[in-house]
Amino acid sequence: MPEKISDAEHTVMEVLWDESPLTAQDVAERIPATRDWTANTVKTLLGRLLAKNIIAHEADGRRYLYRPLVQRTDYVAGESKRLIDRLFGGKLTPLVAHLAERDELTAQDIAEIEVLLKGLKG
Amino acid sequence: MPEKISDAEHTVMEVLWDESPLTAQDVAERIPATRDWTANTVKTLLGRLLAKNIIAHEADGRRYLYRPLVQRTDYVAGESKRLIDRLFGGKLTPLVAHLAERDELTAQDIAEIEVLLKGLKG
DNA sequence: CCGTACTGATTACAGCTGTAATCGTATCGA
DNA sequence: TCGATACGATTACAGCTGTAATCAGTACGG
Repeated sequence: MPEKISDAEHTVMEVLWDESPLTAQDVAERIPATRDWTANTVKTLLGRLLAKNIIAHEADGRRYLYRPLVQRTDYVAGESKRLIDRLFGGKLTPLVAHLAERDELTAQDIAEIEVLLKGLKG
Repeated sequence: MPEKISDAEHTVMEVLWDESPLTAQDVAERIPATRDWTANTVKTLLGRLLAKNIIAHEADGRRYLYRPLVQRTDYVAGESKRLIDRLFGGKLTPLVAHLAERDELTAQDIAEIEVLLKGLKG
C-alpha cells in the first residue's frame, strides 16, 4: 500500500514536509543547492510522487499547489523500522551498541538518551 | 568508493557474513525461503557483487568459493549513519525519541539501553 | 568415448531511478 | 494581436534492480 519513495523523491518530500502547499517553482527553489537540479527535474519528481499518491495537488489558477499526503512521522517510522529489522534483528539495543562501539555517540548523546529513557520509565 | 549494495544483494551478503567461504550452491541453499529464488538468480547476484568488489572468489577445482570483502560491521555502520543523517539530522536521540513515541520500545529495550549507556559512561 | 549434469558467463528484459528536453497550451506584456 | 513566458504533460534515455533463461565448457557415469 505505501508506495516506495526513492532517494530523489525524498528530497522533494522534505521540502513539502517543511512547508506546504507550494507551487512546483517554490519547491524547486527550496531544494538544497547540493542537488543541482533543473526545475524540470523537480517537476518530474512531483509528477511521480503524484502518481504514487504520496502527494496531492490542487489547482491554483493555471498552476498547482502541492502538499504531502503522507506524514513525515509515518515515513520516518517505516524507514527506521525497515533498517532496524534488516540490520539489527528488529531490536534497537544493538543499534545503540553498534554506534557506541564505533565511537559515534558523544557524551552528550548518551546523556540525552538517558534523560529520555528516564522519562519513559516514569 | 564503497559500491552500493542493493536489497537483493544484501540478502546474499547476509548469508556470506554468517558463513564463508561458500560455493554458489551453498549460498543458494542458505537464502531464506521467503525469497523464492532460483539458483540462477543467486549466481547473478554473486556475479554482480564480484563486479562491485564487495566479495571475492577463489577457485576450488571447477567451482568457486565466495567470501565477503566488506565487513558486515562496516556495512551496518554506513547504513545506520545514512539513515540517521537523512532522517534525524545525524543525531541518534531523535531516533530513540521517535521510536519511544511510537511505543516501539519495550520496557526491556529501555532497561537494556540504560545498562549499555551506563557502561559507556564509566 | 559419449552423453549428461553441473558450473560460471552471457544475455534478457521489464520496472524503477536520476536527470532532463521537448511539446502543447494558456497567459501576459507590448 | 503576436510573440515571449510559464506551466504541466509527455517523452527520452542510460544505469540499476529483480529475476531469470540460455550458452559454453568440463568432469563423471556408463
